[in-house]
Amino acid sequence: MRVKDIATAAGVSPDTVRFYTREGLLNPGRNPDNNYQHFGAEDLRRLRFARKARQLGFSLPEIRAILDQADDHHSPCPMVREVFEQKLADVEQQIAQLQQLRQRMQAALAAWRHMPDGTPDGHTICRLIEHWDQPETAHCHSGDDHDRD
Amino acid sequence: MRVKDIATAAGVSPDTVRFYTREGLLNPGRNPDNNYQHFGAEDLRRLRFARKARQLGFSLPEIRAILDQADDHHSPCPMVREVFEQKLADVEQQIAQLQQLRQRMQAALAAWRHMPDGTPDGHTICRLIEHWDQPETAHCHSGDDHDRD
DNA sequence: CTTGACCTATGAGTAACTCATAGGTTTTAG
DNA sequence: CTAAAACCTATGAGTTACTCATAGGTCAAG
Repeated sequence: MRVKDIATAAGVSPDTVRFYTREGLLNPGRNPDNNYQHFGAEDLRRLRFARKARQLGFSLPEIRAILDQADDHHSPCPMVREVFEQKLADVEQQIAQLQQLRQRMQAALAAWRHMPDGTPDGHTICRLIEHWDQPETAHCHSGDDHDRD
Repeated sequence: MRVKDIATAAGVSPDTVRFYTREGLLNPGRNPDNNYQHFGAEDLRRLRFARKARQLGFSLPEIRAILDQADDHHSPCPMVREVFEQKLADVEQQIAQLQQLRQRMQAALAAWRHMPDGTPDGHTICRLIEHWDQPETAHCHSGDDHDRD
């Protein structure tokens, strides 16, 4: 199999195959005549595995770690279980943050319906935004932090 | 005001102030003696504006466009309203996608409770992931696309 | 006069690709 | 047989909004 073949077989773009190869997830052989890469069934299995893991939220470094473990005949499953619970919590956090953003946006949009467009006069830039009061950030770990969101 | 002063006044890091300055959102003067930047009330207004806009989901290029409009004495408000509705739709899409991911993860986690950890045997890498059946992607715009999510 | 806190500019790092450049090779059609 | 299409190679830049690191220069206080 050449790049396009394995890409098609796994449902990804050839660029993705090349990228994963560069990243060390795939180990194709080489044809010395033309320097083309050739992928085998093992590579296809790894690529499909990587795609499934991506859909479950694993990062490429994590996937590489899993693959490396398996290559060393260690079961990656305990690691997978462990990482995964944290990951689910992260996703839920992200959802909560996006929902907060949506609420801010909806509130702003509602308020804007009653507001006229202003002309910039050197004192205001865009009243819609400037006169919008952001809700307090709901975290209270005191300190003069530079809120890195 | 120097960098740290305006940063503190707006609740951001000095690095962010420098970054915004590089990006052309802020236009500080220079002290010819030491080449230090000095920021005025106008810059603080712009910085606070930028932060509010960021909290509403505007990107830096968008914020720069708004600022530029205002600098040219054109009201940015119509543009803001227009961009904003699209943005809300985008956020809702993102939320939906993340919720799908969460559901995938929860389903996987539930299924895994009944599965033993396997040892890699050259045929499987990690059964937890490999034997997980991803749900069909729910879009039907036919074609042999390389699903770029 | 040295220490510490500030300032300068620039470049790299983040995530996971995608796209572009500038070639070289193989297949297919005429 | 040849020319074009379709594939291959490697590498570097672009995406986002910063953050961090490097290597200096400046300034107030002790």
